Amino acid sequence: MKYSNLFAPTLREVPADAEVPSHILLLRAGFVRQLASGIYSYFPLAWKTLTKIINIIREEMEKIGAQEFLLPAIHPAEIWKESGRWEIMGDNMFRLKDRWERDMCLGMTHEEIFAHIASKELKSYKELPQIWYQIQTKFRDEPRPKSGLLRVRQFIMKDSYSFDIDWDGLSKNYEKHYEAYQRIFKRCGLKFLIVEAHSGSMGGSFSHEFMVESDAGEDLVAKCSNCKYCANLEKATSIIEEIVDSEPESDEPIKVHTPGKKSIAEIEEFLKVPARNQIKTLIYIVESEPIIILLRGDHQLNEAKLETVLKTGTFRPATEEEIREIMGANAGSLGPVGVKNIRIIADLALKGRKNMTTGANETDYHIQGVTPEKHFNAEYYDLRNVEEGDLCPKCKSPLKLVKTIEIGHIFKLGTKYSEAMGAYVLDKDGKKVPIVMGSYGIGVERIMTSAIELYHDKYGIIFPITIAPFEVAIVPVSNKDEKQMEISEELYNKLKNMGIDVLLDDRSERIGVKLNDIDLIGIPIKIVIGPKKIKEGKVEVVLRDGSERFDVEIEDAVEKVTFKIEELKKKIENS
RNA sequence: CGGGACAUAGCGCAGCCUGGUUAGCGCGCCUGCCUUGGGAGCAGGAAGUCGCAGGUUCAAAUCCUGCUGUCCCGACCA
Repeated sequence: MKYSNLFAPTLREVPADAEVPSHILLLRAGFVRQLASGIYSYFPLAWKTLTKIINIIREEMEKIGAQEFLLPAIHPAEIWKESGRWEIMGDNMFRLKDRWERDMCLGMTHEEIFAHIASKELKSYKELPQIWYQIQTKFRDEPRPKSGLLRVRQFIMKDSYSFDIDWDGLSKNYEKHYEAYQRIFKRCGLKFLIVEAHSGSMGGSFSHEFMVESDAGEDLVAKCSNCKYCANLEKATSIIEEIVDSEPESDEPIKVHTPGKKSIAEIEEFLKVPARNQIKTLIYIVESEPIIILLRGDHQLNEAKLETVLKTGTFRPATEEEIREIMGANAGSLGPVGVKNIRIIADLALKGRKNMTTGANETDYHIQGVTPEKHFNAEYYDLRNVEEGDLCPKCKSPLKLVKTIEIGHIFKLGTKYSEAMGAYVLDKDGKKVPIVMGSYGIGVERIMTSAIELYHDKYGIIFPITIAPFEVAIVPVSNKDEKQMEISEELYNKLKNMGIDVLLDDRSERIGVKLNDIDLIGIPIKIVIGPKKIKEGKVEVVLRDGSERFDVEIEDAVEKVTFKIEELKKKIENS
């Protein structure tokens, strides 16, 4: 490709709407433009990079025996009603009607459709296992698109689905994806974490996320400073320092007047009771029934864990009025003691504690000397958020919390969708059994975006060579100089004939403009063709990451550059 | 959905508070000259229904109301 023939509208200034580095650079480097909130047009450079990523994904999927499909992006409502997700997906689903007023939607994911196909086409265990995948556009009406391409409403996803006769088979296919995903992200040049994850509205029992550590990320991951333990905050557990409580002054709780003191912090100050010696009482409404949730005063409720415990995602904090009606006291004076006919669940950190302080269920009163399991009964579960500095559940070293971007997620679904969609096969004994499914997703744009977040400097993007829009840029100092252009063209043709993705910057721009654009775009290798070096019979080779800059004899240039490309690729393979 | 901010030429911004003739600046763009080792210089030029709709006023980019769009924080989110 010659630059004179390339549409890459680079910007000198930082667009006002962009904040995170990848968003700024994607706009500045002429990769993308926004059409509407969370909806982007991909210009040629972006599409070149995305295509390279897609090719890597495709190669690795083929290696595990996956077969590529392309399914519709527009779906009839019925199929989503069968699985129950027509309701569950709520406002996140783009919905429309056809000319006959039939409900339709844009595909957010394809468990339903693939399970539907399986239900129609798969008859026997002999046809299993299968891995089916596609690389296709997904639509999700996010409540808050943000950070450029990091959270969008339309994006490309590689989604695959495995179909097995039993859970053993599923485990094998899960493992295959686990390995393939590692190879994919590695080949794309990313540094990533694999974390235990919460499976949310996908259902299923078991999942891992592939995460890139980045300040632009939205997920928090608890990461052990010593061992390999790594889990999404939604799922992470930890060991906390044991607390030795003093004995209460009396057998029964003592009521104290706490006028106007509502928060944990206010009580801490007023009664001189540390937050860790208080019980935080939350009232939630679960499918219209109230529930009491108890946590240590300084702990935070983790709603993902709550969802797992409640086995439903339909819950919300009670309103102030509801609280008064249910508890007979204002929020801020609530407690579990004396409560009847309401389910009480408590975080494990409260188990075995004594002499604690909590609300008296009488506005402006608290009670002290409360001992769980003596003064109230509760079901105990892990309900709290892990905090920085908590101890690793595996090795007891301190945990760190890091922000991450989710680039891939793999799920063991089990039979949820096959049962809902009627995907059964006959087993060896001629018995009808539901197919055991897994589902596996990769956010294609997020690979590109994460790479930019990971690798950039004040000049622009520093792409890993495997996903850079071009591998090499040839930059003559002046396109008016015949000698320079002759050498440039020859190098260009030779490299191109070798199958190397090379860009010749033949524009009538000054050298500074050209180099700045090439750096902004993130091309890993530059060959600068200038009069000074030509006199010595040489050209200059510069690596974008700043690691190397050297001169080569003109006749050796092709060999040296191809060697360098291989070296850069190997470095990524072996990282 | 709650909170905050912004909307003036392709991009970045000033002007608005305190209303007043042809709405400015930098970059970019076009023409010519010149120049080419890290975003040159000179000369000339084009380009804006001031987000939209109402209202106040002799007069609105400027004041008021409503709407729309975009961004940020939070909630939410496979």
